This record gives sequence, C-alpha cells and structure tokens, in this order.
Amino acid sequence: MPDDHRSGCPINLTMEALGDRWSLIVIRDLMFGNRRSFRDLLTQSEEGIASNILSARLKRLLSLGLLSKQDDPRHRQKTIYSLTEPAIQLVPVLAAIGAWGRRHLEVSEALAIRAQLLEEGGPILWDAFMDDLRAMHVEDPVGGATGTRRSGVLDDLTEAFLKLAGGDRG
Amino acid sequence: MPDDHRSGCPINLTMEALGDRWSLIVIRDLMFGNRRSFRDLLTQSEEGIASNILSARLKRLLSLGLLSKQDDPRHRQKTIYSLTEPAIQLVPVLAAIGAWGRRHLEVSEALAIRAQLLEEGGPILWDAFMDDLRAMHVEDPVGGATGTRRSGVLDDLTEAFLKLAGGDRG
DNA sequence: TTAAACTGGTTGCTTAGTGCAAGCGGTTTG
DNA sequence: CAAACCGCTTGCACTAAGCAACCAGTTTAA
Repeated sequence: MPDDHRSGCPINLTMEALGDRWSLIVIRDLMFGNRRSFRDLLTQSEEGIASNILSARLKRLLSLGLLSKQDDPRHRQKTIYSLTEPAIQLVPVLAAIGAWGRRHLEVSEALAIRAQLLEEGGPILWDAFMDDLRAMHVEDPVGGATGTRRSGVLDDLTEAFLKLAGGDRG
Repeated sequence: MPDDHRSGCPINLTMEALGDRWSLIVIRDLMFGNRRSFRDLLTQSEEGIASNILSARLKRLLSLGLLSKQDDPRHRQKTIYSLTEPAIQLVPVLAAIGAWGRRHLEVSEALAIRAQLLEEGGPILWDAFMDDLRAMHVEDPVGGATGTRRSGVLDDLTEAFLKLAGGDRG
C-alpha cells in the first residue's frame, strides 16, 4: 500500500513530521542549548515540557531519523541524544521561524537576540553553525555532549544571550 | 497579569501560534493556490481538511491577525479570506520548510517543483512574490480573489506544477 | 416558480494528543 | 548506606483532531 500520508506536498509532509507544539522545541534545545540528556531537556526547558511528552517526542524523533542516541561513558544509565544530519539541516528553517517570530510576536529581548544574530549572519553563519553541529553531534557526539568539542558560533550566540539575560544559563 | 505563554522565545511563540497540523496548510493554500473562500479551501484541499477544523483555523488565524475577511461582491453569502502582511512575511519560512521537506521526506515530484523553484529563486524571488501577494491580498483582495489581479510569480509556479501534474489544478 | 446546487459554517460523536503529578528500578555520590 | 540522580512509565483529566450529518440562507437553471 502507499504511505499513509495526507499528501506528498513538502510543506504538508514537514507538518506531519514536525507540526506539533513540542518537536521543534526539543530540537531547538539540543541545537542551541546543547541539552543532550533526557534530564537536561526536561529540567532546563524554558517552556516546562512534561516528562511523558518529552519521552514520546524523543522516541518519535529517533524513529524519524532526526535524532540518534549514544551511551554516556560517564554514567552507565545516562543517554546522550544527538542531532543527525537531517536535523542539522533544520538550521535555516529555525532561523526563518525565529526571524518571523521576532518580528510579529511578543518575544522577550534576551531570548530574541539569538534569532536576531542568526538572521543577520545569514547563510554564511548558518553553514558555519551547521559544520560545528556536525562535529558535536555526528563526528563526536560524546565530546560534544561533555564539552570536549565546542562550537564557536554557539559560544557567540550564548554569550550574547547571557549578556542580556544577566545570567546563569547556557 | 503576564501573557499566558510558555516562554518569550521566538521559536516557541511561533510554535504556539502555528505549531499544529493545519494552520500552515491553510496559509499555503491561500498563498500558493489562491484559494480565497471557505468552500475553495475545503474542497480543493489536497489533504482533505474537515470543515469544523477549517472553521476553527480560520477563526484562529483571523484573531491572530494573519488573515482578514471581505464580502464577495458577486455573492452576498460568500466571504473572501485574504493574507495580511504578517502572513505574507511567512514566505521565507514556507520556502525553508518546503526546501527541507523536499530533501528529507518522500515528496511527490509534481508537488515538489514549487518548493524547488522557490528555493532556487532565493530571496529575490521571495520578495517579488511577496509584492504580488500584497497586491492580491492587501491592496485589492477582491480583485485578487476574482482573478482581476494576478501574480506573475504565482503563474510561473503554477505553470511548472501543471506541466508535471498534467493537469487540472491551480 | 420552484427545485437543485452552493454558501459558510455547526453539531454530535469518537479518537488522538497534551498537561500534570506521582512513581519505579537501577546508578552514582557523599 | 542514604540521598540524589538516571531515563523513563502510569494514570487521569482535559483539549484538539477527525468524521459524518446537517442547517438556513442565496443563487442558478429549468
């Protein structure tokens, strides 16, 4: 039988895959917040995702091939979640969404600075960021999760955010 | 009281506004299919939206300020739905989503051609398209709905689609 | 003149997704 | 050896989605 999709339209298929209130939030936290474990994603979530929803989303994103999981060598019970190449290629999508939201919705200044820098940086910055993400999520997911591997772009974005937030997050 | 949002993050606020399976589909049909009435959106929908869902989405998008409605001079009962400026500015978002879906999901050839042309055209084409949409949805919504006002970009996209689909749609 | 078709929806029902709180077996830390 | 932490699961309430039938008013065509 054919696939059980509503249509073969690229926009529709993307909405079928990611068109809910949480999937892109989880990917955003992995991508920009480098939250790589269930507990990090759960407790550091700005929006307060519930554990059963997070569990369901991680399963779904794994089965879609957007995430991969590895054992954490530091803790036998711990899992490292990483972005795969398809998820990394969502950078331009998240940049466009962030730019639109920043213009048309009531965003907070601190949380909007990353969207602004990402928009201003354009495709050149996105490509640099995607290369960093490949190093931290595909080539060396453990190093990326533990801090051995870092991203210059991500450090810049985080620094700009912390300057406005005055704070204690990353 | 503060707004009842999960957070002030641009990506989160966009997902709260448009993060469901249908909102962007409705906007896509208005934008690329020039479906401007309830009936058109309902019956010409590739994905088969239900009438109660369509009704709810139109109400929601109107209240968010992404759509406007006008009386149709040809039919006292008919309503013309139009994109507002914020919705028109979703063009880059839909282009990015379409480009991603085309690369990573099982799209159909005919339905993917628009995404491809939009991606290849880049920001210059998007700007031209957005100007056309302003003429058809903001300046002269009635003319845009009735065919008096047309979009060169949209005609090109539709022609390319019809060539592959062999068909009877627009 | 009247019936058929079309207009933008609504209603009722079932199923799927979201949100919250509590809990669970195993692991590591102090 | 107890407390904290690990990735989850369970249960229950509520909202959103999906389906089919229906509705009153308007236009069209015989």
